[in-house]
Amino acid sequence: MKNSQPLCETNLINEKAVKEVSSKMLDERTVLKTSEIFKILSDPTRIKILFALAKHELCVCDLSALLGTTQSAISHQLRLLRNAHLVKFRKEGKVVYYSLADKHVINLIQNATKHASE
Amino acid sequence: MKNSQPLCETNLINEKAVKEVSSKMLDERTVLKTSEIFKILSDPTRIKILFALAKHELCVCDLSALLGTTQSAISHQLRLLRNAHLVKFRKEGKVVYYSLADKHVINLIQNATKHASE
DNA sequence: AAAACACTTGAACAATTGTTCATATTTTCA
DNA sequence: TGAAAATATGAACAATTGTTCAAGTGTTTT
Repeated sequence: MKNSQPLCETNLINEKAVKEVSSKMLDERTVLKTSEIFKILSDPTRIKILFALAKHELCVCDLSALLGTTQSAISHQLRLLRNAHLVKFRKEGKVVYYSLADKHVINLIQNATKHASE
Repeated sequence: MKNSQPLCETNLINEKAVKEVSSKMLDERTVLKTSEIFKILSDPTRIKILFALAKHELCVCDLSALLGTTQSAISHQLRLLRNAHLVKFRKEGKVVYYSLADKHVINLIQNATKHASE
């Protein structure tokens, strides 16, 4: 009934497997960057924005109309996407047109979408 | 200097483009499920777990030794991965062995990894 | 039966997230 | 010049997240 703080690290169940896998693991930096990419894609609004921009260049106004959200909310999300270098923009007077900066991401989304529809 | 609450929805900048894109948009449910997949993959610990299990079946103890984390933390994350049907497990006495339930996910991770190393 | 072990679980916590609201900023147009 | 329009931004907020700690399973060993 007592719990004497067993340290699992001392007696590895399958030391051979652990060592084998350990040598093949991704380095910390790659894992971190990969998780950041997924984090950006883990929001419905951002997925919709990227999916829309993959079809057509659009301004903030268009996007908020299309997604039925506030301009502010869209603008905040676009900033994240800009920081992640996933979208680019050009200004034309008052209007800011956004478009995809990275076509790779759409592949990621489409692969995940296939997965989602199973 | 006054701001009289302009409603952008009334005067769409590019109505044609919006309508065109609108007809091609993903349905809400697909977007949501897709974002959930990405959300699961958006954590470094979970990526490492999946990556490790892709190489070899491992028990919780092995995983926590491999990743240098608490058994508890690993166990919590494994529950998420189980709920998402990404890992499966088998019990052998006290030990619970986990393995990949879905090979697709590894492709997603590898594609994102390529993207990360640019 | 009791202790040890492998693992799970629940509560608690700080940290992060996405939206909203109000307020800039920038450009155009009257 | 001044108002309006398109967008950006900062603060505030509730909601969610991942870890830790403590306590709980269930199984084996002595």
